[in-house]
Amino acid sequence: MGRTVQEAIAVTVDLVILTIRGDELQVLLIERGKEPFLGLPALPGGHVQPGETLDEAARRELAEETGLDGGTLHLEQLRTYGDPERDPRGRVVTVVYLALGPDLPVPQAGTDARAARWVPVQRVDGLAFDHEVILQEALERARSQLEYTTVAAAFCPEPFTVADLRHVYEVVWGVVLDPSNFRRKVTRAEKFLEATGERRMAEAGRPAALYRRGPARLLSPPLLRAGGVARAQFSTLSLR
Amino acid sequence: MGRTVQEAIAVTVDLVILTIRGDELQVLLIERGKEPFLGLPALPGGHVQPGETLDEAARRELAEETGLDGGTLHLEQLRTYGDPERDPRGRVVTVVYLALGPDLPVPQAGTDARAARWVPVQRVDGLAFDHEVILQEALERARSQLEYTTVAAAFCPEPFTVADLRHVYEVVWGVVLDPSNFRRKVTRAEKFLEATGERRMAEAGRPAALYRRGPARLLSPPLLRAGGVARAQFSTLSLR
DNA sequence: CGAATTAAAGTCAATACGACCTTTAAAGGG
DNA sequence: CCCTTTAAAGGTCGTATTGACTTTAATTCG
Repeated sequence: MGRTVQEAIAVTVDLVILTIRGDELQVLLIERGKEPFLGLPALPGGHVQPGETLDEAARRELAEETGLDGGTLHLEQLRTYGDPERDPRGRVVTVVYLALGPDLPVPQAGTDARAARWVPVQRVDGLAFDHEVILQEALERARSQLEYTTVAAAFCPEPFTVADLRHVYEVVWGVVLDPSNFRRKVTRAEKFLEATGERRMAEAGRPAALYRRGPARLLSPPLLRAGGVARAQFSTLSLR
Repeated sequence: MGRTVQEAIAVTVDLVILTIRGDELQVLLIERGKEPFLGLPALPGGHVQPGETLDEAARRELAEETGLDGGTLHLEQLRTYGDPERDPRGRVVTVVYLALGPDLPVPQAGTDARAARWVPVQRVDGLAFDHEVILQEALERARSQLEYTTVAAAFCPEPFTVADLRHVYEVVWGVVLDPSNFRRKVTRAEKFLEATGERRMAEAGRPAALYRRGPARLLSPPLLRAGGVARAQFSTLSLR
């Protein structure tokens, strides 16, 4: 209430940029070029500039770190972290964005000099600040988003096949899905996929139909992982 | 990138405090006691103080505005708003929290002098700043949370009946639900409700069993409103 | 007691889902 | 050219879940 003197608080945006490379979910990390945490990996980010919205700040940082202008990427606010101890230099409140995109060109160390690189999320360790906690929450958010929304398609360069899309679910959730049942679900979901009429021939097998992202943003009915997770764990175990 | 001078940014927390009073979803609004927007209704909130986390700031503001110390309330971060134009006095980034609670005692104008009052969300109009947009997003979040989580129980003073809980869904979603099917869903959901063994006798009818909130936070399988919404709209229309 | 009222439980057909099988359309090898 | 391999696409079937509806239970009131 009322007249307490306000301390100076710095506001930053940080980005959790996820993509699928090969058979792994990977996150874009930079290496810190100064103290604190010099040399440690960290999430890309930076200060919010005067006159720009938070979304604009996130897009600008994205462009600076990856060289992409973000039109292709799905970008959404995750959560804001403001523990007074989170940055030893002083009070820094950071608004974290989650970005999902198709396998991107290896980043050119961005506009600034920090080396950026993709790291499989399984192998991430020893991040600066509270970034490890942030990454975990981002991963949980991404996994949960696949259930109720159509964002999985954001990981696929267009046009893509149903198998490509299924691969996204399998990698992000770490499960194996039944191709037939998966197809039934996603092709019946209203406005999730738009058939292009084209087909893609792989090295072997019947050519797969190609799709574009449809206008739907919510996936109904949702594609729940609960049962599937348990099943996949069981069958994996039973293989030993 | 790099050495741009940082502007001073003020960081606040604002609260969307929702409860159910009578048959309406209501939100706690204060009346602004100073410019800008003097006299207009607004969401309660205030500056983040040195040394406190954002969650602590939200709990403190909640206590100041409602006199409640938040133990009973469900409190979660909604989203952060930082449009440079959102406050005419300067750059203010606000972290918005969503609080859900049972019908609270009418607030005593809090610790500070601003008059606080409950307003049915249907009748909210002309809020200060960007609070109208914030409220809409909070409502959508609350509605969606009822599908996938057990927060609906946060609206019910314990102990409560299945009918009390159903009433929450009906008011928040604005639909009419089948009592029998609703009961089947919520009583079968693991750890959602804990029977107290007691019963409550109303003015008429068979006494209802009383429950406490169970430990589950996620509701699986979810309680989807999609079909129900459509059905209820049709039957409402057909009544005219 | 009997009507009214609300809770709670049950019925049943339609649907959705997981597991599994069959058919289709390509490539490649003999 | 046929046969095998591969993966897509489509179908089957038993079970679980859902929505609409009915029946039974427990209480108050007149």
